Amino acid sequence: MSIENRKQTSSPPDAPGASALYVGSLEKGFRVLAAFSDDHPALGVTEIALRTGLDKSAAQRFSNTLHQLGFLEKDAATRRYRPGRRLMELAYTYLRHSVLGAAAMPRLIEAGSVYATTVNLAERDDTNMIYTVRIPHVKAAYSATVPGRRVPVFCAASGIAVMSRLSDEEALDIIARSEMTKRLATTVTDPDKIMKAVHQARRRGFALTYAQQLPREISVAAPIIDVHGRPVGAVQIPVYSPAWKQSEAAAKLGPLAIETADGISGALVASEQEFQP
Amino acid sequence: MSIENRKQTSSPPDAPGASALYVGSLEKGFRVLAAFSDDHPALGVTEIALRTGLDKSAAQRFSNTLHQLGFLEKDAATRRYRPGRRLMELAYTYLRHSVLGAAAMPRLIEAGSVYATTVNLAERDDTNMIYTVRIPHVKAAYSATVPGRRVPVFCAASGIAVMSRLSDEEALDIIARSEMTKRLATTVTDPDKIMKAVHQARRRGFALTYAQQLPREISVAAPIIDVHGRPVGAVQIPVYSPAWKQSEAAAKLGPLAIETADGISGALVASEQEFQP
DNA sequence: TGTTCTTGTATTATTATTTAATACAAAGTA
DNA sequence: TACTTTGTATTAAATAATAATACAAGAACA
Repeated sequence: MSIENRKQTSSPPDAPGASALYVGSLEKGFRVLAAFSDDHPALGVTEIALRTGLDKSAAQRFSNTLHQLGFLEKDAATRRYRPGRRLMELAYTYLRHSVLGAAAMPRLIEAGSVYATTVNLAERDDTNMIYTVRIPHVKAAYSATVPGRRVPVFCAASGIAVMSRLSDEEALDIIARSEMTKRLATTVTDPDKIMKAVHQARRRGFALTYAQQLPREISVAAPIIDVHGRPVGAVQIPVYSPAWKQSEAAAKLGPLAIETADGISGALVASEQEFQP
Repeated sequence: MSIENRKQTSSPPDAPGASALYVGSLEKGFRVLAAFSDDHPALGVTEIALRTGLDKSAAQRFSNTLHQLGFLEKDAATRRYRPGRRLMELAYTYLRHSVLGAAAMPRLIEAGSVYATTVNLAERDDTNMIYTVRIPHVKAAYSATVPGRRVPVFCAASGIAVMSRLSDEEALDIIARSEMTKRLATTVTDPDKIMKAVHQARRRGFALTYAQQLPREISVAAPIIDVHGRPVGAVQIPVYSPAWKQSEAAAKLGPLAIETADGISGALVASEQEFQP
């Protein structure tokens, strides 16, 4: 009967929280937002339900709530939802008081003007790097100019740069916990090869990768070190073949990335020490 | 007795949703995030409770959940929460598929290089303008370089520019529904004066304001028009006195802003029409 | 250095809020 | 026009969120 196929009492073994201090509804709300991040500009209730694993009712309620709050927009004609402008506010919430962002911003701007290249700040978030500040200089693929993008540590120059300042154990741990999916055919997923790149970066002071995220992309990155000596992120400079050669990028952008990253590291230490002089 | 002061059954008259399709917990979660946006880099549970109007238990549960999800970081020593890097992902969710963003990006970059100025894209969200794309060029106050910042329509050049392409009724309605708080002593809050600026902008094609958000800031903005002829946002260029004079800004940046905005409007129409040719 | 605040953490009945099912309406297709 | 699909609204049932409270651990103070 209809009683039979109600919700199963056993909640998924132990998902994120599961404790009494964990509000599942909140997670579900964010799952709905995450449904849009793949490659879907607009979704209807049914599609949201499919993508999030929520049932139709839940998808309906969460979409509606998110809409009321302004985080989703609703197309009156198609009745499909799209991410709302108000999501940008949340980025502001983070960046506004970011000491790293504040330390990096002027230096990134300056660095970008040297060779008229885009310059990015990438911060590590466990096994991912998140681009938090982007200073676009040349016309690149739009999605490559958008802040908030996440890429796995193991296949990003910025990630290699960060790992080069961690112990080998820590680096291997990150790699082990990463999902080794290739974004391109040329993406390196062999742990040995990744560690080789890490070691090379450790020697040179910067990392250089080719065609890991985008075709023909040469990515140069140098690590940023915080007060405790930990690598928290990287200055990353992307350029493209054939306008640039790898050797040229290494010779010019490597030192520039290092200089910029070191400047940021210094400013970071200085601003942290303001509080306990 | 202890039963007495339980939660009052009557929910706040009618807050945002109140319907059965409204998930209150989700709103509370976002309220916690919003508590950080004022001017508070780090907050403890008690402070969060105070700022959000939630009781201590709720503040505890929502903070904890947000922490588990990675949207709040927790300082192990002080046990206070700070906004987490993962918030940036939500900005990506919005920007990734923004046709406006994609249309604007290359043109903003180009515009910034003309006079080596910062150039911003501001989008209207009801009574506020939200800076969604920022291309910083000169070293400005850090917070002025951060995307996601909201300012009221009535006291922003970008807002005046948008209102200049709305009917007077619509403009007055926005003004009427706005909280007229002065950010600076020089901020204009008199509706008549605001409408005068709107009318001037309507004639000139761009808006120019002085010292509305930041001291000595000259802000020039031109409206962006979508397929339906509605102003959805503005190209905004900020410069500072005494390096720039208002007359010079009007003469040089006005036309630049208009040209850029028109280019974006055109691209916007073109990319929207791809779908129904 | 001991004592009193204040603030964070953990626990537990109670019940209100979310849920899942279902029915209805409205677009989109054939 | 009939049929399918997708969005919206409603409701009983019960899970999951709540508010109160007790405990622990720092911070402030004497």
